[in-house]
Amino acid sequence: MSHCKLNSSILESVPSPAVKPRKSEQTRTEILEAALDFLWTQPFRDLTVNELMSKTSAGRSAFYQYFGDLYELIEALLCGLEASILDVATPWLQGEGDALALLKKSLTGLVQVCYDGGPILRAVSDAAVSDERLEKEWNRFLGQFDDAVAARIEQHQGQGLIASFEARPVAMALNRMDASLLIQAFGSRPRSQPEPIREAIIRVWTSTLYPQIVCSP
Amino acid sequence: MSHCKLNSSILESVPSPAVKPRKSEQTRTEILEAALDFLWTQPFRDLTVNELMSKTSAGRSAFYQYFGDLYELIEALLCGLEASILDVATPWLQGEGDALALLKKSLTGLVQVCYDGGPILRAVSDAAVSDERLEKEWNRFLGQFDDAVAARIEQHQGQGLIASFEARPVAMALNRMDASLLIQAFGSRPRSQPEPIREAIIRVWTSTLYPQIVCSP
DNA sequence: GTTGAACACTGACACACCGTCAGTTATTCT
DNA sequence: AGAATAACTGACGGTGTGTCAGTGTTCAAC
Repeated sequence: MSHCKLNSSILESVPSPAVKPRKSEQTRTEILEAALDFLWTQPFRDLTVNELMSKTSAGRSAFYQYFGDLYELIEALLCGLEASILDVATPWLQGEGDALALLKKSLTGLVQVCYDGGPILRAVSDAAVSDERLEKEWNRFLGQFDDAVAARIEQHQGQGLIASFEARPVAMALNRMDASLLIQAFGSRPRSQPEPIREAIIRVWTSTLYPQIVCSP
Repeated sequence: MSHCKLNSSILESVPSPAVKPRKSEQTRTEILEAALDFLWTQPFRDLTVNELMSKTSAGRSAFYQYFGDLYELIEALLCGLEASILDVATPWLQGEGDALALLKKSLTGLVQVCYDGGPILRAVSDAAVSDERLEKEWNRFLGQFDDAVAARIEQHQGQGLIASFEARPVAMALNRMDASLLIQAFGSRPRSQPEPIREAIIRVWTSTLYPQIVCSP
């Protein structure tokens, strides 16, 4: 990974042009915004360098000043989302206190972030299958959640909060479910309603990890 | 969908050439086998018509006599897997008797089939993101399980076997988890061990649908 | 056996997109 | 202002695609 300078509110730029936005940064941003614009309404498979740059003030060749190829651009978008997602996940992954409540909080946040950035998330996962580099990056992205969730499960198992089982495969199963379902539901418009998706995800996670609470209503 | 004539044992052909294997069927099969060969060891993104046909006795152009493009070929492979997967899923989806036992049986079968055909399954899901037609077909394939699982859940809810909740989103969540995890685990070699994956999937399904049994060991 | 029609196949072509590079134009700094 | 650097462009070669007119092959009917 490299920059990760993409503003958190994906579409809206930083309000202050501050001091001096060097020309190059300016054009780079213009390209990124054109890409977001495009991907919000059309699938990654229809994105070409020509198409993309025709929506900016520069010509096609200029693209290669800023990105090696389309996949590098997509990687930059992933960078922007990564921060937000890591952020909403912290309550359960790091926090102290009522585990079930923290889990619900994290999952609710996750659904919200993925709802807001669905098409972008989808573009990343779509693009990843066509490019080895980006595929590795995407797997790293997913893998870090596998690590974190597995660690948390093992910790709670040690405290007797979670039943004893092999944590890692279950962590992977739950994470893949999240990614796959969220991209499916919110990745292209019209997006699904977020509430049923949120409820389903919360149900599966809590049933699997903290069943006693769900068992005795 | 159209043919679905692909033999169940993916790599091995039907033993009997029977009566008269018309030339065209013969070449078609040759292409399909070359494709399976290729996809068993290399990702779909590296498959080109040239590459593929160089492993057969015919030239590149001949490919287009049998398939409109690579995605149509992949669709034919999906056809071959669909039958097997529908088949192993029937115990829980259709059967009568001990729901939990049937579910475990179906999931165990599913893991086995996906282990055996992992790279092919992965090729289909990879290819689907680059082609609108195939994407629709893949979604139909997944969607039929959403329908079937949701229906089964609702039926069991009616019988009081499963707690009351919105069945469809949960069915989708569980199905996406299966697809995503199985493709991730078995889609490229070296494949993961199937046992931990099987156990994780069974744990999540049973905890979510029949928690009382898992709850009180 | 010859013939003709359907079949299986091929080589060459036009197209779309990619990534590069030498050369041109704009911007920045002193 | 003028040099140095940054930003950009047009044209090119390369790879892969899908099509099509045409060649060879098979097979059935006469």
